[in-house]
Amino acid sequence: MKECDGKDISRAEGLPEDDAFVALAELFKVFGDPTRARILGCLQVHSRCVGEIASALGMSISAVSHQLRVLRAAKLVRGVKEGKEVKYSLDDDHVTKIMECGLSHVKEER
Amino acid sequence: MKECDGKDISRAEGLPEDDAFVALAELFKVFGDPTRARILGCLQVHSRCVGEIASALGMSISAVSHQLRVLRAAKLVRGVKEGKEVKYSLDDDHVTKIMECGLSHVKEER
DNA sequence: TGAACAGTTGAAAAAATGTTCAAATGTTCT
DNA sequence: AGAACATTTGAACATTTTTTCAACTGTTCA
Repeated sequence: MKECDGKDISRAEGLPEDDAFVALAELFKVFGDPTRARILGCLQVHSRCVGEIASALGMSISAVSHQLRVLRAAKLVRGVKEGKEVKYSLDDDHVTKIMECGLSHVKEER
Repeated sequence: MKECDGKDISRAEGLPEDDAFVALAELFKVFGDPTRARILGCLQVHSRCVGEIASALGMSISAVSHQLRVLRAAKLVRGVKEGKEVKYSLDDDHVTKIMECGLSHVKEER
């Protein structure tokens, strides 16, 4: 993974906030997968455990769990253990805001 | 590419806006690449032609051109031919809004 | 017309991502 | 302790994505 390449070049050319856009890309990349976006969408309604999410989306539990790990790492969802289940919910209101921001664009386009 | 798989299942489980989130993912995926996000960032300042973008980002003209095609297809940028150059600019204010929406999240996180 | 420049395009190589399968962890209940 | 259930994890595989390289199109200017 790249860490610091190219920054100096772009700074020299007058792009002071260049790394902010790289960070932006990292954030949007997490939203930018249909499975993850659908998981976020279904958590927007209310908290659910892994098995519920999987059957709501028609996917394997394993696949969902893998994506939940990505979402957790990005601090977009939070998982709380309840007995043998883990109940997932959106991490904070920011997540909903970002989705709504994108959704309003998507809805206009059609 | 998938077209209609799984939709019925998820609808049956009570996710009425499921395809909106798939569309959302498509949009965010375009933002979700560091090169494309940096291009958008540098166009936010002002319009530029391909060569300028490439040198501002320290990338090859070809790589930039390929990504511009993706951004164009997503209606995020617009290119206008001016002599032998093509001047690119953000397609509309929506693009800036979405970026700012994400940027405010990114900036809080650090 | 031809040389120089700006950008686009296609194919191939390189890198990254997502899903599946099987095995492992941890919890509850008997 | 052992069986059943919920979730996580790692490795392998298939797919997609991004970059590079070379060739091509179109414009300007001598």
